[in-house]
Amino acid sequence: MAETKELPLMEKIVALCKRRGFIYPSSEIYGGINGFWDYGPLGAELKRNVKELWWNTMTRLRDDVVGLDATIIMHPQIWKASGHVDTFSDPMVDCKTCKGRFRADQLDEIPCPQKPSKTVAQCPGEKTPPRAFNLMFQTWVGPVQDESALAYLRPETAQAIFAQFKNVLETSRQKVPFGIAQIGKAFRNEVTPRNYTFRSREFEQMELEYFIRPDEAVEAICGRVAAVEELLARGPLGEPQPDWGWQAWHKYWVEERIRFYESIGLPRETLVEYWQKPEELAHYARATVDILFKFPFGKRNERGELIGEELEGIAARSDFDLSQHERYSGKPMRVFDEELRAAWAKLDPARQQALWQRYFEHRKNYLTRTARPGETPEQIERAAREDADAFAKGHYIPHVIEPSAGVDRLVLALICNAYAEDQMPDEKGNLETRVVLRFHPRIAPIKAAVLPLVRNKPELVRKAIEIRDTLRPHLTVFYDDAGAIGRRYRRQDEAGTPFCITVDFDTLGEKGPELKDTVTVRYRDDGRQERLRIDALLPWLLERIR
RNA sequence: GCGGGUGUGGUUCAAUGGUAGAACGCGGGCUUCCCAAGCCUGAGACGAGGGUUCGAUUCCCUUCACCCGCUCCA
Repeated sequence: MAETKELPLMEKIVALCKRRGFIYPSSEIYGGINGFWDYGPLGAELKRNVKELWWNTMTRLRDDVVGLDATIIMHPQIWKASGHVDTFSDPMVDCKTCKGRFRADQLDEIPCPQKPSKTVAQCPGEKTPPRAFNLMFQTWVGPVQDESALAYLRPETAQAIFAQFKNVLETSRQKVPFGIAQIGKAFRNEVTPRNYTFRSREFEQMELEYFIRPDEAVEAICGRVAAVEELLARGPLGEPQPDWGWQAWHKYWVEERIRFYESIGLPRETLVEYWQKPEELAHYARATVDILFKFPFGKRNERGELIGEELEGIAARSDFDLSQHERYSGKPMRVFDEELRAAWAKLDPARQQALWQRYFEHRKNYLTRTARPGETPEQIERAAREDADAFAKGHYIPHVIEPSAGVDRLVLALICNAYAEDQMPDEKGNLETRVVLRFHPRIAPIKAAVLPLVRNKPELVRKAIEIRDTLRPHLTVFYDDAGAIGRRYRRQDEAGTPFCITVDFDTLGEKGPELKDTVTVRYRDDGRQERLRIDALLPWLLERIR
């Protein structure tokens, strides 16, 4: 229709989410609160489905991953060890003249945006005093609000996994390589929450920490570390192998995670596998792959194509995190690897010496980078030598691969991907624009709607309610008898319900006994209809929503 | 945090210094009704606070939220 102005795609999606009960602004009756969003009835179902599929895929369907559900508030030392206290709280200075903001410790290095020949410190523009920008939410544990009670809401779920690593290892009967998975809330006081729910201040993460042997241990045990280039040249990696080093494991998890996204309905062409450049890597990372989704609001390249925004980061973090916690807590994070000890004994001395040396260099490098004030090179050297000696006896701190995904941005990606407008004929056969969410049935908030053709016919209503009650224990069904049948179909189209089950007069046997106790199943995507026996419905549906 | 823009039923919009309209949606009713039909009927809004004014949804200020651009993004 020419008279209705066409809204930008993202605005249409936001309006639909509000209209249908996927996403609302938090605290909306008080004007909302920046960076916080609530999930309505359909959004809550969608999000639960996503989390459940992740949990099943990552833990229950695997032998080598177990779950954890840790607290949001933890000992503040955890955030010192992880580096968040330092890196999350840079004092910043604003220039009132040029409106720029600069890290207070870099004023002597950064060129002034208006006069690049001078540094910010030399520029005469009026500056604010340095102000702390701590991206971690703070609170106090206990009633006394003083420094000693200060605590943080976790800015990521990962650290809880590291902090509980030893407990899980001892109680789960797992051996390296194995993983610990967790889903939970995290909080970041983002400077600028943007793009709907994409960057929120309260959000949910799905994180796996997958612990692997150091490459030196793999080499000692298997004689070599599989060359990733050769593996990849042969195609997908397939099942994990004992001779995989960190690079093969890293690539394995990238492949697994992309497969997961495809399995819940994100086509491969909407995803981008982005390998971070060396200068982009965080301090702890050896390599990081971001899996990007081409959100409608995303940035575009010079050809105008969407380049994607991050859904998940898969980082190879070496043994940095566990080492940090070992140093800060004083509790050993080493594991004992019987295979390593046995294999080590059979190595010839030259090989032993070479592996010892490499492990020693790796540890020395880490200890040097994270040295505390006052630590001497001799002390570091001694500590690294102890680590290497322990390694030769089968002890090491596991390395880790971390696939870390944001639930909320994934839900948003699924909605954006599912949103479609197409043409459906109305009762007169004229084509009309229809809005439909083409969710994969696995994640659809409502799997099936049960609809009596008319509601003023008690037999139809009774039959429909019966069907609803039969299906309800097994899948989310929605019963609706209000208004014309076509209207109810369209409602379900906007909710993304893949199947509508219509109870009509044929169901009652009015057109003959052969149709008695059959219903119409209508497909969301093309409006196609099929007749099915009522007693065949449940298995038919279950097969299609798995 | 800076600059610009926008705030009117659930959604998308309109008008107005003096009783706020529409479309769609939503509730109820009628219709043996398979793709947003029709008829009847009902509920529902000026983001919040302050100021100017006899009177403010409208003008002014503050604030909050959203959008765009910067900035930030472990």
